[in-house]
Amino acid sequence: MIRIKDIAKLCGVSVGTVDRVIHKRGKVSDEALKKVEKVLQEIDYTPNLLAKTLGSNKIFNVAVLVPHPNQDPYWNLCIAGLEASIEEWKPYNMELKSHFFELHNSNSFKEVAQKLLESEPDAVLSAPIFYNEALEVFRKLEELNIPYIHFNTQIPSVHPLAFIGQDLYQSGRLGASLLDLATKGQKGTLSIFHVSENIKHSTHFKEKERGFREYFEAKNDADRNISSIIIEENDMGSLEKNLAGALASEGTIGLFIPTSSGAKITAEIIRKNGINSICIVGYDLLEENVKLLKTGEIDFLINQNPDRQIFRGVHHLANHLIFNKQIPDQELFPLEVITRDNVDSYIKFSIQ
Amino acid sequence: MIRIKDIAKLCGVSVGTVDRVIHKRGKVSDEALKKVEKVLQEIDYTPNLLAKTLGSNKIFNVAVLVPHPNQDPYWNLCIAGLEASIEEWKPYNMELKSHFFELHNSNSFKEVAQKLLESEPDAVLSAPIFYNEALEVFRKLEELNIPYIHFNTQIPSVHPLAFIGQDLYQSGRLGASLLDLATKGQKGTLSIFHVSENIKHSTHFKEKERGFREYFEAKNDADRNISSIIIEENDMGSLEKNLAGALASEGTIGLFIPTSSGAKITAEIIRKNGINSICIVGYDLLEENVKLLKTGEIDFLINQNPDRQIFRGVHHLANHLIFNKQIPDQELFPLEVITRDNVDSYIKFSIQ
DNA sequence: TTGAAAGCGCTAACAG
DNA sequence: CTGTTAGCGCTTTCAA
Repeated sequence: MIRIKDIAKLCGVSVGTVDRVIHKRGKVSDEALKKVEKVLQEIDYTPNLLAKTLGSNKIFNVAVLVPHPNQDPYWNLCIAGLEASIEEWKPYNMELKSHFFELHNSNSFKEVAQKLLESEPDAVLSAPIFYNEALEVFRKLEELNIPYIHFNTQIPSVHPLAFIGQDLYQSGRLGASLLDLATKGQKGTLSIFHVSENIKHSTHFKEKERGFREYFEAKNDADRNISSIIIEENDMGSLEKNLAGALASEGTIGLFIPTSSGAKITAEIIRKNGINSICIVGYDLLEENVKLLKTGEIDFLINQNPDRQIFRGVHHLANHLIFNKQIPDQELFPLEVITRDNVDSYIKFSIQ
Repeated sequence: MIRIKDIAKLCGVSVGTVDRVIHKRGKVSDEALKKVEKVLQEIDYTPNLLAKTLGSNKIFNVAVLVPHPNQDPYWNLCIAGLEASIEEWKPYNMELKSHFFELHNSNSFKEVAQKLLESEPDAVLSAPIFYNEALEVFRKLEELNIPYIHFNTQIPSVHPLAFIGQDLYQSGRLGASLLDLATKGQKGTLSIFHVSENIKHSTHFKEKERGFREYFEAKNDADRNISSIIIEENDMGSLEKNLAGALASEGTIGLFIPTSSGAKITAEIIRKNGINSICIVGYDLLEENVKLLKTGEIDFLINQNPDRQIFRGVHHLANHLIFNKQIPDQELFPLEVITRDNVDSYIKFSIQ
């Protein structure tokens, strides 16, 4: 292993000078610069990362900007990833500070983001679920030269270091294929079900729907009718009435539900209204979803791994900040198919 | 962050003494020992791992004992995990040395294991696929106080630090459930198919078969007949003839094939003999399997993640050797269901 | 612009 | 048995 000291000796300069060249801190004569650069090109120097972080006593502050975990079970799953990350990077003098905003409140997002900016973090990890408000924030970060990574939701016109998440289009296709399989031989309607509150935000659900529809368009199956059920109401009472009505009138045999918390609501309505045998493909290992998967009320879940999305996001930021490593501009997670027969193996398996 | 120096000051002793207590190196008076232990209990000291590895210039040698990757595509997949591990731990002065034995040759295993012992490694990661020969080797390691971790195959009567792999029984159940789903509405025989060469070794296949059978026993489905097809021949010609015969005579509609390379062989025989529509559930993301999954000749694969098994094994050994961390005594991987619609998301996804 | 030197927290050798 | 000290490789400060 070659050290800075060795390079210095080779060049006939001091370690200080070599360090200045390596980190482009300037204050080096042309002559010295050339000598050092030449040697650096010839040899294969990899700095000792342990010594590097030990030597520079800098503490890195990473801010995490996500919806409040107490308001939604999906975002609650993230917390495990956050905690694992905190442990993981403590030894490297990297500290994580959470900034939680209210899921359905864009003002809260703006306020919390403002606080985040004031804390002057070295990097940011965020799920940018409000498009317009997010634009401002991330443009500001770009101005300030603060690197950031997005996860869960991808938005255009900004330039995160990386995006972490699923290929949503393909996720929709997968959902379609599972529903197709689970309802094989049956005739009727397969629907994608949105609660309107959800669609208003996001490409998230649109992409999944596109995948879902294209899967069946390519199949061109005479027995299957594909539709969307969009229910606008917000109160549970009318939602129940409308959904039950829609399911009955359409002759629904299968539902694809892109929101993680939607499957549970739907399964309950189906049960309460005595509607029989509708296959459900839902999302994510929420406690309630797992229960319903085991009782057979949900047939499949697609796991988006929210905890690991955070974990990997922090991982990449650390590689960037601490180790100056090149990081990929996106990491698309595997599309995990969860059934009652493999769900336990996923739950037992803690984050890496 | 509290340092050894701080503890020393609190106790009125030197850092040397504290270090001796922490590492139980002895040569400490009862009095000093008590003082230090008391303080250690009261405060929450976590050593700085960077300083620790930097300070102790020790190089850890980890030996990896696995089948030769060139002889089998499954074991070839492991290599990616090995290489990722080498990179991962280089900065921590941990070096990996591979010891490859021939997959079907227990003498080779013994010879290579002997070489491994002579290299006096600090720890060993191994897939103990020959039971009797393995016993000797790992007992020897225990005598020498060299820690080891097993992956892929679990064997009794030895005491590895940990086992990494799948819950094979549950894996078999999952395979059964997928076959059940894919052949829904059809009448006929569902079989588990072994090439005899495989069963002779291992609990591996027996456990999967047990899971497979118990799934259907619980279901008690009049339309489905469950059987095992075991073919003894080793040459491809007779294997083909016998398998084609068995499939025809049994009225087979689905096959569960626990060996990763078995699915390809079977799919080819089915294609060449013009046998129609048999569902296949196979194992692992071998290149050939992925191709057949995409053409629809294989319906499902269960991914055992051989690369990640190695990666995690090394990870745990590092935690043990370098960081003195407590490691779990087993890590059972998620049972990943792969279809043509999510296979790409798994392939693109490189090891963590 | 440069080199020397003092840390970072821990280990391990050495002298007492 | 104990304390002191010289590293590990890098960063950063300070004087020259």
